[in-house]
Amino acid sequence: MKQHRYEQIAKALGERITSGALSIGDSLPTEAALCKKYRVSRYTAREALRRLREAGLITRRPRAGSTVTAAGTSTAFSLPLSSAADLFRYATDTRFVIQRRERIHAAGEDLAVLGCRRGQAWVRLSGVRRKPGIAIPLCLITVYLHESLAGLAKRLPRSAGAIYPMVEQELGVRIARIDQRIEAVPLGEPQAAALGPARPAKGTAGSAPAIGLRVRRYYFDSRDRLLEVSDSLHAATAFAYEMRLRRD
Amino acid sequence: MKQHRYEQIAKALGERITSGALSIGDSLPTEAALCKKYRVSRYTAREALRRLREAGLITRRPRAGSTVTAAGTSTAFSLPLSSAADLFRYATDTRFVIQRRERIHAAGEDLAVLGCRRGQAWVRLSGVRRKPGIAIPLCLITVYLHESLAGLAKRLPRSAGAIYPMVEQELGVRIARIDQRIEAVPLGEPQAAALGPARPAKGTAGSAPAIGLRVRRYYFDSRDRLLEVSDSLHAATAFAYEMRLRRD
DNA sequence: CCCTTTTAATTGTCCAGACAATTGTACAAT
DNA sequence: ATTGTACAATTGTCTGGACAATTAAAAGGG
Repeated sequence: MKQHRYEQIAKALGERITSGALSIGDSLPTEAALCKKYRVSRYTAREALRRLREAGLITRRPRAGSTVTAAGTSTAFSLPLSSAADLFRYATDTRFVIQRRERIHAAGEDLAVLGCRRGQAWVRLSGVRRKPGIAIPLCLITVYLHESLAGLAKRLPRSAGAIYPMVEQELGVRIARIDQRIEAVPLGEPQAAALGPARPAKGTAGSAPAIGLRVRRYYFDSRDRLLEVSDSLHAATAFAYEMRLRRD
Repeated sequence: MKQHRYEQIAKALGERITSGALSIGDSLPTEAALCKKYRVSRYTAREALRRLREAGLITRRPRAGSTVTAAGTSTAFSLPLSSAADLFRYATDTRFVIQRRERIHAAGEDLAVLGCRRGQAWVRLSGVRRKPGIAIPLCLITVYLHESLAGLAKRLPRSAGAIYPMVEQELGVRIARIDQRIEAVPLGEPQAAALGPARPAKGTAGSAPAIGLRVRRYYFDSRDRLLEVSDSLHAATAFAYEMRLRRD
């Protein structure tokens, strides 16, 4: 496993941040200093800093240099959202591993999530979302597809990226609106086990209340027909939901 | 407004995608082709493609080139005004009851929230947000104002509505961007007591883990200067965050 | 003391070139 | 028809240089 030069540098700097040697507000070495220290070209030093910025650890400004903005230890993953494009990109560099695939008729808990008429036919896909190379899944996820998408559901590979563009293509419609609902919920034992790495041991129930962040998304077409619902459950210790609102 | 070379190229390619001239699965010109066509170095061509990838429009693989992965859905969903207006409306029919008002220099926990340089001067207001006629506060809230707003902070009444319009008026600037971060956190004893109505009694510690939803908002002006930060803590049992993404 | 101007340090953009790593394609062999 | 192999197209990584744009900090003026 060859590690690239810029990865080594990014890793070294990242560890100085996560270990606390550099804390929030501190400055990192300038590009010129990194070039000299590691004997690399400016391209390589910039690439290392670029990765750190994309990881949300630092910000960079001309003349001010690179500044630590997050300790990195708190939440391992965050979902920066400023548009549906981000939603899509998040989905494309993670993979939806489908573990179950069923036809259902809305009832019980499913009905509560869907909010449709009782008995309406849907396809339910459940599984986890993974980031390649990382053992712990990012979240547990259940996707409901409208019965008119049963054909698509069958053809879906065991491991898929974003769903809603496929829905658009399948039906030839446009997703015109996405409603989101975010809430904090307690995690059950099996859920916590699936999402958490090592729980602090000592199975004395309730010692460390496992907390989750549940995100539900409802996808509507231009005539307000509900086509898809996704329900994902993240470990609160490893996930924060970020979004950006712009005003032009 | 000078537009950089790679921005021009990215824009040209992006328009071919959003206009439908290129659809999902189609290939973009290779880097070499772009270099030749636009008379630029490979650095510039790569930078253009990199932006498109970061925008979620394309994926790139060695030998396979650049492939369109998202159709016109690029800049589509965003909620520039509707949400800012909703944010405003939410704040105006509730009231921010200020309980403490201090000048601080960024350090410790404040620094972690602000993510600015250590020692920078801010004004911190803390209190609760209430809905008139309801006994239990909606949330605990801390607001940080940039030192240039110290005058405003002094004049604020004990009970105020939305803060950011006042910030805009005070400095004569426009809030151009609001970053939000939502996470689930465990509630401490005093916080749970302040937010919760009747806890299920029986103080047997840990029996009912109190869960909160923390929402942080960062308000930036058009030059990306951070002017205001709000940090609010809601009881999970009584609060869910809902939003709607539209596409015109 | 506060405000404006200048200066210089730092990142941002861009060029021209080199080699490495990956992988789709075509062709050969079974 | 399937499998394996060689080829070559394409992106990924990296060097060393140059100038532009931005802006924090210093210097100066009221």
